[in-house]
Amino acid sequence: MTLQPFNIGGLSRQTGVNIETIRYYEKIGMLPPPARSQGGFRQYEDHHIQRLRFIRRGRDLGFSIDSIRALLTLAERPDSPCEGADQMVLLHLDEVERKIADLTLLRDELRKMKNCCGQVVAQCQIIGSLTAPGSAQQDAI
Amino acid sequence: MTLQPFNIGGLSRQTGVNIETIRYYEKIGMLPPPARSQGGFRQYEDHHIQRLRFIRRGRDLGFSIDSIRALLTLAERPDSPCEGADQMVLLHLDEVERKIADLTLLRDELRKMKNCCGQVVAQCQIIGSLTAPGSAQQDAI
DNA sequence: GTTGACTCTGTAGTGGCTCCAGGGGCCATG
DNA sequence: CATGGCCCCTGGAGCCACTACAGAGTCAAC
Ligand SMILES: [Zn+2]
Ligand SMILES: [Zn+2]
Ligand SMILES: [Zn+2]
Ligand SMILES: [Zn+2]
Repeated sequence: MTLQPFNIGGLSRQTGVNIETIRYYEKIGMLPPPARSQGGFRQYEDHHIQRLRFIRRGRDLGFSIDSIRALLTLAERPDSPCEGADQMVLLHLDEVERKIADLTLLRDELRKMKNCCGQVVAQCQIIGSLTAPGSAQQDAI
Repeated sequence: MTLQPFNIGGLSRQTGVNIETIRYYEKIGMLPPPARSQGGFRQYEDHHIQRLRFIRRGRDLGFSIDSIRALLTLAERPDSPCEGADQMVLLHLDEVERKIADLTLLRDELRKMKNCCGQVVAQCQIIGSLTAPGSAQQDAI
């Protein structure tokens, strides 16, 4: 536990979050504005580390800033029910699973395309499958 | 083959590409500027359809605009070798495979998290795992 | 000649940062 | 006291690939 407040560089080092990103989080209201030194430097304390790590962890799990905002609000009310958080995880899991499915289809298409070895463009499978209809992915409208 | 030129709406309908997107592609030099009617309406011809479909297929396969630009340049020179295209497909395939791997890890994390059913925030596994990564212990934020 | 669908330009917004210019603060050394 | 070097400040622009307006003009049918 640090007793002395520290500058933005210290917070950056302790969390691995870019300085510019920290200022950005403050600007959009994700991090509470810290006290300032006489010269105008931001002075952070330990609770800022906790909050920033929470945000970071959420981002690493792919949650949007808005979702993390909601999770933070929830986390600040320990006595409230946590259905909201459950919902958000389930929704996000769905989203991730859909994204994996989409990318897997894409990967298969690309694997089919990659069997062109050193021809001329006129006979190239890759250029051909982009030019001719039906070879690439189906219309997803 | 259409003999008469058509407006941007027609091009949009024939390709499934948003009108605003078509204008955007022209602005960034992906689509050649078409002729104009007396009133200033864009007048497209069949080769615009071909080119726009090429772009669309490339985007559906996840290629960046710049990659597609390069592929288009290549496609316009039927006699040149196609190694460049091969390279791009391989690179992109790598990228997609890495993305799938990342998302799969994410998915597994989220699946581990989702087993919290109707507790209070103070005991919530989800909030806990965001607060203290690696363990289910909770701390004030 | 009036309606109504279509199109035009230009600008701004999205998410989540990241980078930069041009200045000020802070501490140690000479 | 001055200087150097590092840290920090603000405000704004840039990234990607679109998307969404506002406000004006065009065109064909009736
Ligand atoms: Zn999500
Ligand atoms: Zn080839
Ligand atoms: Zn790629
Ligand atoms: Zn819970």
